[in-house]
Amino acid sequence: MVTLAEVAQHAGVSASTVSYVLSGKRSISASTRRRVEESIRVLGYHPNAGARALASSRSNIIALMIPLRTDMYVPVMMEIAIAVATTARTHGYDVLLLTGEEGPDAVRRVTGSGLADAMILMDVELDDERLPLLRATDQPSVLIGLPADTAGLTCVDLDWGATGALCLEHLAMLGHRDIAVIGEAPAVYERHTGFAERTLDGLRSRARELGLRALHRPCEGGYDAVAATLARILDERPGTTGFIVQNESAVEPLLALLRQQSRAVPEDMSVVAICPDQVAVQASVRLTSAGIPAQEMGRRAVEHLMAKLGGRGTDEVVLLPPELTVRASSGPVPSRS
Amino acid sequence: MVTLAEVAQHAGVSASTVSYVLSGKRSISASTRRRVEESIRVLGYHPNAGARALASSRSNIIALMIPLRTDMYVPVMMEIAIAVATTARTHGYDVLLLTGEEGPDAVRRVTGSGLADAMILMDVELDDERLPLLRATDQPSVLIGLPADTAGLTCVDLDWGATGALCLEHLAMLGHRDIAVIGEAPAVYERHTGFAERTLDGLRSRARELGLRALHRPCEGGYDAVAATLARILDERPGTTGFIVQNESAVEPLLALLRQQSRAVPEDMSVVAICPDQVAVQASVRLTSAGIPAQEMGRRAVEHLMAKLGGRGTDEVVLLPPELTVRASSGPVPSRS
DNA sequence: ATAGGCTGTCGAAGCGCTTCGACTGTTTTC
DNA sequence: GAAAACAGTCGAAGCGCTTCGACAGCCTAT
Repeated sequence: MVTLAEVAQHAGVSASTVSYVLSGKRSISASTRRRVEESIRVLGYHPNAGARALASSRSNIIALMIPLRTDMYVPVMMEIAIAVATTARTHGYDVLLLTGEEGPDAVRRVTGSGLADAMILMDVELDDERLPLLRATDQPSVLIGLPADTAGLTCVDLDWGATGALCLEHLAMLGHRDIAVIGEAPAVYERHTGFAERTLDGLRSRARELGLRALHRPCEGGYDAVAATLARILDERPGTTGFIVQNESAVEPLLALLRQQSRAVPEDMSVVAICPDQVAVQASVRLTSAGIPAQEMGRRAVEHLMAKLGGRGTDEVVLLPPELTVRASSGPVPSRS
Repeated sequence: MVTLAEVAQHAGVSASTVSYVLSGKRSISASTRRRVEESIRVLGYHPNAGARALASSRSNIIALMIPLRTDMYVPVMMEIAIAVATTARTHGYDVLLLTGEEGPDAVRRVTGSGLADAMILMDVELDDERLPLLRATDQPSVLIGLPADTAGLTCVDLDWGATGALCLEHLAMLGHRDIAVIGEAPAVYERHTGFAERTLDGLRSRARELGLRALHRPCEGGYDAVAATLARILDERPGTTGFIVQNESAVEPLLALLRQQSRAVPEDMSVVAICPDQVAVQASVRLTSAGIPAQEMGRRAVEHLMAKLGGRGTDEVVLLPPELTVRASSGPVPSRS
């Protein structure tokens, strides 16, 4: 391995000069800089990460804790993770991948060992056990998701309440009065991950304001589970004409079932999904949907972290506004004939 | 931050003794060990990662390069990544997440800087530009995927050829003579990622052996693309009774389309998918499928890497044997009535 | 009894980098 | 024209750990 000292010798300068060329923390004459850069190139020098971290007590690594579970919508997680990694790189940071498995211990380990300079936590529960640790340490962190108490924390998330409300409004505007909400799997609500509950709250309170009925049913993914849920819904509320679907793996089964029951979408039934745009356009009916800005969330989380690392950060909650794209799955309520 | 020296002082021993307690590289009396461990606990000591890396020239980090693209089946990538991360942890390693974005430079950066001790590459193309670098360095690495030339490399992958053959055999055994293969998106073949081509090769050569016809059509995911592909297939080969689907996002559209055309599965048409079991059971017809052992691949990759890091490793190609699970989507060919 | 071999511990020398203070010339400022 | 400021460079002191050689004390085999 080529070291700083060798580069210095090759360029005929001292080691500190090379270091300053690299970091730009002191001014260097153009000629010296050029000579040093040339030596670096010729020798194929790469600074040693460990030595750097030791001397500067900064590792240029941010830790990303992703959930282990696979009952969440995985592609969204992946998209966030990739956005985090690529954005971090543009700031000269690498990303350390931690799984939720270790739980709070991972936070302790990473902050204690100086392995990472900062961390991003995904899949935050309303009352997450990692939060006290985060508040206690002075290591910068950003949550993707929204816990119950955000004091002293920075959070980035989609405004799920507004998302629910937006979907409902859209259906209301089209004249639908009886709306069914096909939610996430029961386990998601039991875990109190927040986003599902917030969506529901936003949606329900808007329903109340607009004076229409919203029936919520949690639902596992897959054909059979959706069939059972749909049957129950139509049994309880035969007048249902609009669906809001939050569980992506319920979307296609629902469309198939409606088709099978000769209920046309959007003529007889309207469906609004909360899902990534890619899913919405690939469905058998192009879905009217509220998108999930996964990339944007990852990117914003990193930007905030960088601001904090640069001392310019503030604790703050960023809720991204939802966007609804009208496609082919929603339309005016059928005239009662 | 608590340092080794402080622990040593607290325990009344020298720093090296604490170090040896931690690493177990020299024998330590039971009483001393106990005293040191107690001090570590009391002071909440965590070894500094940078200092460790510098002194030992090992970082206890492995780099994982995942693809950026989203045209591959993302959940599989994610499952592999998570399996890699959790398996690595059981060996005391952390995982650094690199995206394909940087390309070969990432390999240079990581090996040059000593950031990671080893790397795992996913989404390896047949003639991948990262391979020469990998061969040139002495840093251990494992590929998930199979390049054209595996000399000097360790690879872990599903035996895609056998997988294709297995699917075909299953349909052949049920009496199907005209089989259509709905492949991955054209871009996947153009990129020469290997797995799609290998599947096809294995499948075709078995078809030849068994004397039946296999018609392959690449296909984008989504309803419209599948509809077009299906129409073309049935036009060219009206006698088709069996489908092998490699593109997961074509599965559900295909089932929907067949239903719509009043072709019953499995009575009129048999469908075999190559997809994770989870997808197979969640489909509208429980699918006969060859699974994709994502976890196993991630786990095996790490195990091999650990063997290499421990000096016990060998260059070798590990092809996991496919497993076919018969479910409700395949049955005997309909009697010509 | 004594040489040789263990065991358990310590001191010290780095690992490769960052960063502080110091120093030498040049400019600027009044 | 002297004082102050600045640009450009260097030397040296660490950062916190691992690891090597040394050594004291003890046990075993002669």
